[in-house]
Formats: sequence, C-alpha cells, structure tokens
Amino acid sequence: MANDLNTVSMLGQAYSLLGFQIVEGVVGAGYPQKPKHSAVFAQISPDGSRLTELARKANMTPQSMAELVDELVDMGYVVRRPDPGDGRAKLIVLTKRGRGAVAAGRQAIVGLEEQVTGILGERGHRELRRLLSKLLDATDA
Amino acid sequence: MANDLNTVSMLGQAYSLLGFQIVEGVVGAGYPQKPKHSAVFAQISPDGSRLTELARKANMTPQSMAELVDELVDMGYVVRRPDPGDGRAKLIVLTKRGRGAVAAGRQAIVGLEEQVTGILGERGHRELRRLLSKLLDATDA
DNA sequence: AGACATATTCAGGTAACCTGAATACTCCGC
DNA sequence: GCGGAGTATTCAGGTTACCTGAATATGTCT
Repeated sequence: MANDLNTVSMLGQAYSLLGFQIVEGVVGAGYPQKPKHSAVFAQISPDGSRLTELARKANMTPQSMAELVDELVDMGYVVRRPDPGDGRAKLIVLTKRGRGAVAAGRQAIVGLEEQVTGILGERGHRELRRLLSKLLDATDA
Repeated sequence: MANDLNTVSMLGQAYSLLGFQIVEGVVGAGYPQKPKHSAVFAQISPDGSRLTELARKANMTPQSMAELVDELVDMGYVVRRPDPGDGRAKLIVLTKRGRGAVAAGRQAIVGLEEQVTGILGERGHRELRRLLSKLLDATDA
C-alpha cells in the first residue's frame, strides 16, 4: 500500500511508472528512439513545424532542438524542407516512418488510458482526471 | 483547462508543478540546496544511515550517493562518522543544521498538502489519494 | 590463513540539456 | 533599397544528475 506517502510523491511515482511505458510501447512497436525524442513527436504538426516553433513548445533552446532534429533525420523519422512561405525558415516534416512512430505513440497512450480505466473503473478514471484537471487549473494559473 | 491532456501528462504536470514547490520552500526557509539533495534528506535516518543504505533506498549507485553526501558535508548538513558496529562502514548523520533542513522539508510538504486540500476540498483530496494509491498498488505490484 | 563479501573511494564517461557568440540568409517597414 | 529583426545553423564550452569500472580497506566464514 502506498498510503504512507504524501500526495506529491504519489503523483511522481504514478507518473514515472506510467510514463515509462509510453516510450517502451513505441520502441516495442519497432520505432527505436530515446526518451528525449518524444519532445519532437509530441509537438510536431502533420503539415510540418519550424525548428523555433518546436523548441518553444517543448520549452527548449533552438540549439538543443536542432540536435534532436538532427538525430531524428539520421534515424529517418523526419526531413528538413524549405518553408515555401518563408525563405528564412525550414519545415521539419514527418516521413512515412515518422508518422508510424507518432501513431504508435498515440496507440500506446490509448493503451495506458485503458489500463488506468481497468484499474480504477470508468468512473474512477473520470474522477481522477477531473481532480487532476482542477489541480492544474488552480496551480499554474 | 487541462482536459485535453491524457492522464499521464496530467500526472506529470501536476507532479512537476507541486514538486517544484517543496525544494523552493526549503531553500526559502534558509536551507539552500539542489533538487538532487532531497534524495538524501528524504531517506536519512535520525540515527544516521550508511552510504549503501541511502543509495539503495534512493535507487542510485553508492558512487553517486557518495558525491551527494560529499556536497552536503561541504554545506554543513551532514557529517560522516565511523559506524561503531561495522568498521568498514561510516554513518552519515544529520548536523543540527541538517535537522533544520529536514524539518523545513516536512513543513513544506504539509503546506502543499494543505494547498491541495484548499483546491480540491478535504473530500476531493482524500479521493485523489485513494485513486492514486489504487493505481500505484496495481501498477508496481 | 584464505576466500569471499561488503563499504567506500578514485577516475572517467554519458545523457540531456544549457549559455554565448558567430555566420548567413530573408523578411518587413520606412 | 537599406537597416533592423527574425530564422536557422554551427562551434565552443558548461551544468546537472546520474552511470561503469577498478582499487582499497575491512569484515565474516570455514
């Protein structure tokens, strides 16, 4: 039983136990990657995104994001294309393989949601989400 | 509103938003430290703990834990004393200042629990803890 | 005493970021 | 069409929070 922990620790443990499984699922589906790469996959738009845009959404510097993108280019998940609308910019767009990885990620998340529902019940899961949502709204506002 | 996020993301965000405040509270109370140091403060026994014991509880290698302890020695929070019961070992024990830091940490956690209760209500907080506890029991078992 | 385990320390490495500065374009307002 | 600002890339070095591997000292068991 985990009732002896404070609420924050419980949140942390739940997050690391479950979050771990997302990357695992994607890798298991045949899309090897490192945890840091999910910062790109989570933010990239289907039409392609600019480097600075990705960096901003992922809360990183453009230099760090550029390194992530370099690696994903090497792995064949994304390519860089000139932005037709702005000659200064390039668009980072998913390859077919990259879209597969994103889809696998989505599926892993769906699987996790189902797992949570299985443990807490439909009603419990909804209640958990409601409470967390209330907590987040009140805290970061 | 945070309802558009998946449950895992919500757990992660809640954790980082709140967890952040614990270290902040301790530092604000006049006990400067880095986030990683809380791994020691959270595990150390009032009678002193061995390095390997701390490392095991914090899920780290003894070498990494030794580095943390070195830093805390420099900052005056703990001292190393030979273990009277085992000549190979040394006990890491809190100084007076170290005990002050631990107390400040406990108080910061109490404050956070109150904050959560303020947002969710006594009943909501209890329900959140119940759901998280159920989730943890089912997941890591 | 010898074999093995345990506790700590020494040396160096890795992952995932960061700051800062330089270069090369392109876009936009005046 | 010029100057300021935005966008991307590259180079260099720094930080945080860990890790592995090897050495050293001490204890336990037969």
